[in-house]
Amino acid sequence: MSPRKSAVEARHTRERIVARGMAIASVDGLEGLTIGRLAADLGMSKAGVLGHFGTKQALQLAALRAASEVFTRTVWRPVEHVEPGLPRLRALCGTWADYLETERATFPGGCLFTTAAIEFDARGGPVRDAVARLFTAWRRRLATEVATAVERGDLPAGTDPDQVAFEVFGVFLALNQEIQLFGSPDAHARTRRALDRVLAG
Amino acid sequence: MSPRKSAVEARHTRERIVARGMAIASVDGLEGLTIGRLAADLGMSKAGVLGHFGTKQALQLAALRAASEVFTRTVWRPVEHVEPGLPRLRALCGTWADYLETERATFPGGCLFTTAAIEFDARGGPVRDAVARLFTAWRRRLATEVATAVERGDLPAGTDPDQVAFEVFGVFLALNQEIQLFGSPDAHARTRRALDRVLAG
DNA sequence: CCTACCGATCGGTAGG
DNA sequence: CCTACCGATCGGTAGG
Repeated sequence: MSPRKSAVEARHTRERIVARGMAIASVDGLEGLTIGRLAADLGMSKAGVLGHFGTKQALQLAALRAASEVFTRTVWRPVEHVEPGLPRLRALCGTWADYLETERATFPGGCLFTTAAIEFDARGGPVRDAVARLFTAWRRRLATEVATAVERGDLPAGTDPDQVAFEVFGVFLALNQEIQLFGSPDAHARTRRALDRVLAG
Repeated sequence: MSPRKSAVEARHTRERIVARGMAIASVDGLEGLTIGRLAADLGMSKAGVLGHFGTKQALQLAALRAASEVFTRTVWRPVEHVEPGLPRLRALCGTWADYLETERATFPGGCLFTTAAIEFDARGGPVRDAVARLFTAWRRRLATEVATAVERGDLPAGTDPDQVAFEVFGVFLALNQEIQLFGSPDAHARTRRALDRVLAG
């Protein structure tokens, strides 16, 4: 029987739980992320797992938050200092595509946001709200980048930033499906060509 | 207590179960489609529901098959006799967009295929295979239509049909998300503009 | 972080 | 198509 742990040990345990939780949720959804499964995978008791969060919903929200930190670190941070506008937009499309391919250790079932969005889009509640907020924020980020590109003259005057953001999103939803459902090897080539068309000057 | 029913009555009951099942699965996923929930909604016993299918998996497959019949009836049948190539492609994009908006009584949680694809894309088994088959068949349908459009000179020579099919799919994935997650009123306008760009001659 | 437990629900079966 | 039941698992709690 494990005694109570120090604060740093407890924090480390919490991180292990959340990391495993992201992987499970990526495959089986945030509802399929059960406390018993998590406990078994980690060799802990259910109460030991739940004690870190209190409720399943809090665990789901913790997994979402952690996933958004992975996304920010992997997709946004590397391009943060690239020149705003079209250069940064193209750069983040690159890191975004890599993220879908590379983060498979973290998200073996594909992007957790996409999974969570579909899973909760017809429901209410804090989880749905958190997912919607994350998507909205990223869409806004894209639209802002497009707007800058237009101001700089890298995209035609009169381009609708929200329209381009919508279309870019569609390409990445298709890429995610191509990878996850079809395992298609030319998914990235298709994505690049589609983006070239959407972001054509 | 209900006695055994005649064959036609039994068939009617089965159809009621499947119809309700599609609606539930559209919101809560094919795993969230539980036998107890279905029985409660229909005022039946669990054994009465399950007797029509044998296993939950068979019920899931029945819901998918019924959904594909709805899709065919709503999206494909109305355009079946339109001139092949770009005219039919544009026409089916129209019925497809309408389907996402109109079939909300049948699929209150949005297109069942999109939900099922995300839910099962990281697993194996017959349900995943059925979903993948449906998507593949529809993608092939789109690509064939594009190829015909190229032959007829409605799209530029050298156009890659699979590339266009990929991009069209992306637009509709984005439309589904726009409707379900954001409830955006200009989703259809965005879709039309995106398709105009993808299908530009 | 553990053991021990709670009521509810899961998919499914036996038997009529 | 029903009642009655099965073992397994769910989220969560009490108490240490």
